[in-house]
Amino acid sequence: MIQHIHTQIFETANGWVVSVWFDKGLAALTLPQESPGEAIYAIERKLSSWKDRNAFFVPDVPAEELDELLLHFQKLLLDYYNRLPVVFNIPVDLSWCTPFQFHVLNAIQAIPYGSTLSYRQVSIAAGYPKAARAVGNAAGSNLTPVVIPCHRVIMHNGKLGGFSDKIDFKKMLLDLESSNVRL
DNA sequence: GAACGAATAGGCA
DNA sequence: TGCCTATTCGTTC
Repeated sequence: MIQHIHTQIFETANGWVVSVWFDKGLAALTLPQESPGEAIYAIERKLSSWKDRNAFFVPDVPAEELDELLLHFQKLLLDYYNRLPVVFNIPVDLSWCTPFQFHVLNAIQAIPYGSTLSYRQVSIAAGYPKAARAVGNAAGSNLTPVVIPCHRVIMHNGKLGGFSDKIDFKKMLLDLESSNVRL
């Protein structure tokens, strides 16, 4: 049962993003969109797949009512898109996912900024050594891209693999992270 | 119970 | 490299 819903919409260096928060933490996040309207459309698409939670709406919350956590997150995300090596130490609501998805997403969240893992390596880290393909499915169900860095999971041969929202986003995020990492 | 992927490994040209 | 096939596995319908 959802008791509180908060939403944020703001502009980053790469475009407009919307985040949705439930009591347990960040529930969904969009990738940067060209306009506020497109960002809202993107978040609605994500939330429409939230089948366990049918009746809910997305209210607008004035900026002054956002609590510290939301402001903290906004700063982190702005820094991230300004190419700073950000660690998203915020609570994420994963109550929607299956045990397998939970383990996989946790393994992915542990991947450091600027580095990558293969789907197979993630499957091993999550405790399911042969489930590389299923890892792809779980990654695709992730509602909080960037915070749970599913873009850091690529194919074992170095190719990018797939991505829910256009593969261009995956490439863009990896480029963004690699651009400030010293070798 | 069958079909579907954001996969992988091995084989062959 | 590139393409093909068999194998694998959680999720969804």
